[in-house]
Amino acid sequence: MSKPPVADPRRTLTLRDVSEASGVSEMTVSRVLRNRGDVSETTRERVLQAARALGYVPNKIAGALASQRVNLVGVIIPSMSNMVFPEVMTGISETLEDTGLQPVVGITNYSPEREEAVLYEMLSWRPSGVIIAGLEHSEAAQAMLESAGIPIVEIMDIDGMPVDSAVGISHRRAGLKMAEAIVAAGYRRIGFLGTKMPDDHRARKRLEGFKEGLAEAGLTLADEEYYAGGSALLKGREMTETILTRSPDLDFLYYSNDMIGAGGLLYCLDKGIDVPGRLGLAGFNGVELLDGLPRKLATMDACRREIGVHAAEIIAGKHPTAVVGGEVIELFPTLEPGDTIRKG
Amino acid sequence: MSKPPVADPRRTLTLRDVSEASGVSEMTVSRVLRNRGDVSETTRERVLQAARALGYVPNKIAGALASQRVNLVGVIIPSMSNMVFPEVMTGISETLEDTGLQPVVGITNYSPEREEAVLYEMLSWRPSGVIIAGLEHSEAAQAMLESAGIPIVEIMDIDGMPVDSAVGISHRRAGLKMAEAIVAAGYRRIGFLGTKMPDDHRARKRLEGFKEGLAEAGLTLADEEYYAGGSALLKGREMTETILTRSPDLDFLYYSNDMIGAGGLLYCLDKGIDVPGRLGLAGFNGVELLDGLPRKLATMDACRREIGVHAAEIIAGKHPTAVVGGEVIELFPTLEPGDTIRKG
DNA sequence: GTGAAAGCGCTAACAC
DNA sequence: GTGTTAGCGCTTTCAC
Repeated sequence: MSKPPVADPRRTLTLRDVSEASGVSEMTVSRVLRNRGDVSETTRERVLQAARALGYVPNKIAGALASQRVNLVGVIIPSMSNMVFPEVMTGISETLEDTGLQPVVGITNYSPEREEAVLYEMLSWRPSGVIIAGLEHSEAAQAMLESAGIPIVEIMDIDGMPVDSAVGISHRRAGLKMAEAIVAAGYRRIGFLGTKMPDDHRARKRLEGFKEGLAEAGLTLADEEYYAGGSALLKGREMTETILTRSPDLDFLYYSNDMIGAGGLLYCLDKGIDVPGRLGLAGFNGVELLDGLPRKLATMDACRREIGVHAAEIIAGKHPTAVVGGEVIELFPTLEPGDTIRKG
Repeated sequence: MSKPPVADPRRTLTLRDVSEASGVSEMTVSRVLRNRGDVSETTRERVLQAARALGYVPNKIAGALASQRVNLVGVIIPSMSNMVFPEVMTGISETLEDTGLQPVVGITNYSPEREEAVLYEMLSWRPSGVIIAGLEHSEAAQAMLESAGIPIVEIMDIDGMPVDSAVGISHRRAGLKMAEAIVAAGYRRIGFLGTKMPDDHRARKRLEGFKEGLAEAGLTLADEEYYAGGSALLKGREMTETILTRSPDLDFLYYSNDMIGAGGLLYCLDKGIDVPGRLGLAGFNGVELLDGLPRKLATMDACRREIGVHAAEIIAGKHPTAVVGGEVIELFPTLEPGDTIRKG
């Protein structure tokens, strides 16, 4: 029994090889492999058999060029390591799963220059759509997005002017709402702990909204502390120690994310500080991690998975309400008071 | 002052448009845009100017088809959410950054079927190489990898037969080493807590090596507990409570990952259990999170970033030692005893 | 230093 | 149901 005739193994297989092996025209082979058009069951079988036997993998590059269709969706996000974007990705992947579309991820590290480069690279593959975090982009990136001629969904944030569609929450209002809750609970000497990230516009807007909320009650931030790099949990501990040493009379600490907030909480528990009686704490994001902590940190859910789902639906053209393009979908984060804000 | 002449905005721009706008042949435009071949500074400027003015983005699909070269590297990993793969990705991205190669990520959720589908999809874009987690693949996936005709690097694990190159640690030996350390520290009634994941071969191999290490000392696992889904930190607490209730005489708990281990540690601290005196604990991975915990969990670093760096170097053809292809690069995890294993 | 011709591997559109 | 023809937008090769 001899092996089936296989073409030069160094060359990758083409439709023509399958065509020759099966005795069916290239065109019909193509139809079978794409499940397009009517093909008799007999030829169908013959083609599939030949393709399998050869181990043929279609060349999507050629296919895309000929059909002017690319089943790729570019997803551009700042980071993969901070727990928030992986969840957005989960929502996107799930939703795209049965649409034939495939996400392709690019990471910017919060750098506008890298964002521009990644976007350029992606657009050069002519994807069916782009999902990109944030509303702030370099001038060139903005221009590319505007003239791309494909659906663009800017995610996470809706405080600004989207190029096309947007799905997200108002970080400004999220900050405002948290400030109001804190003030209502009776806290007055409030400190803020955040990241040194000039290009994290969402964190910036949250802080702006937060200060606005304090201002409504005639308050201002009593102290602030910033960090960059390293283990967020550890940094949270360190920053908390620093700020409390400098301003021992603070009665509330607002953290720009849950990880540093969790670090702060652990620090306070270590030191035996009465939380939330003497000191209240709150973070932002609603990360699942908080569920395992000894005490539950107050936070605000950023609707991460949901944002991914909506964005993907828009790109796939199967969003229940957004159909024309150019919609802004606002989601509303819920405040989860946990155990670190006084009741009443 | 009239606007520059712009072609039909619904059509995406082609080289021809730039050629016409600049009065330079398509061929020369192509050379300028790729920095290939000698082009006079004058024409160069003229072309770049025209391209910028039009907002031309090259079509890589056509380019790739013509040149038979694709600057994409497929990266296939099980998950993005468990802290280990994002770090591998970081290593890959950094290393690829100045090679002109771009990573494209596919997620399998530890499902062999999805892995097969993702791999097929990726290969159909004819990438320059594939980095894929693990040595275990479906038969079809294995066949695709073998006949892909491009560099393949299987990462994370080296206990098995790679298709081409491999970079990783021996999870079997990692488990063994941990068992030996635990036994040496005098623990005798040892429990294991892990995930219900038949397709997480690395966790499986670690456990096998661990049991082997116990067997060397004439010991066997005293109890086991498994979980699936949910917040790993919270699950760690719950499982720890469950197993300690069922087997109160256990003197050591070995967790299959640091997150559930951290949950267990927090539980023990809550309950006032003497760690590591009455009960020792250890996890696996060496996640940065551990640095912020009240006590440092014993763990073993999985060399995640380093694995990404080596794998990318192999694909980019710039690995210091691996040059022929087909190499196996073994990295050696270090045991970090932290504060949860008795000294001596 | 620049241009013209051919073709990469597919699929749209149309015949049969 | 199946086959033929033309071309997608680039780059390779070779001529000038």
